[in-house]
Amino acid sequence: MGRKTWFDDDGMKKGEWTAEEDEKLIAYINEHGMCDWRSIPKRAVGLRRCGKSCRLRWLNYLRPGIKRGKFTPQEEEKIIKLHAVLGNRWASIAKHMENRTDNDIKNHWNSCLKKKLSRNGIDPMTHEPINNNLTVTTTYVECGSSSTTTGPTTESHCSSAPSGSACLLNKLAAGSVKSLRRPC
DNA sequence: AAGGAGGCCAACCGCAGAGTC
DNA sequence: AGACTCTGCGGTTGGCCTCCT
Repeated sequence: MGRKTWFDDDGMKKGEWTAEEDEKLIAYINEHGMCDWRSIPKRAVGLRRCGKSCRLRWLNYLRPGIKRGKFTPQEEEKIIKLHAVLGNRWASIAKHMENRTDNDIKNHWNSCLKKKLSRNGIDPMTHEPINNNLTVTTTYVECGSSSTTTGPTTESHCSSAPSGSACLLNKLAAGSVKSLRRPC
């Protein structure tokens, strides 16, 4: 898979990453840490990639502990619940998902979950029934398992979130928890 | 078996926010 | 205070894969 390889005006390589480039990036980050992405093309010998591209590759693919592959029904349900609270804030949602990247979650939402909710008569953006009833009956059917939550539309979806996350979700929804830029 | 359609996923682009000068 | 730089995020695209006809 991946895109064709090409070079931009600054001579930076674009497109699919090779195993060799991956190794160079991993070696560089192991040695210097994740500081100053912009300087990577200058300091990492033989890696002609812009800092942005390096960061994306590291965070979405090379970072240790990343979970790849199919989403479990539990994960899908959690994403739906988090999305109901946080909206399209994929980075925030990813922080509550174990070892899943925002890109992964976003891709799965756009390609799969959104359609499933629509098929079940749920507006994927508002998480309310498309027929606009006062009572929400949401049935998540995925990979042989299902769960149903029923309640008035005015009630926060946090109430049905797994124990422990509801409080944080409420804080996030209220904006009291802010993502902070990590110092180098 | 072949071709088309849709699914899936890696990667790019543009913008917004935070930090620095 | 304002301009500039850098990073992070969300939206979108491109291309391979898989399934269906």
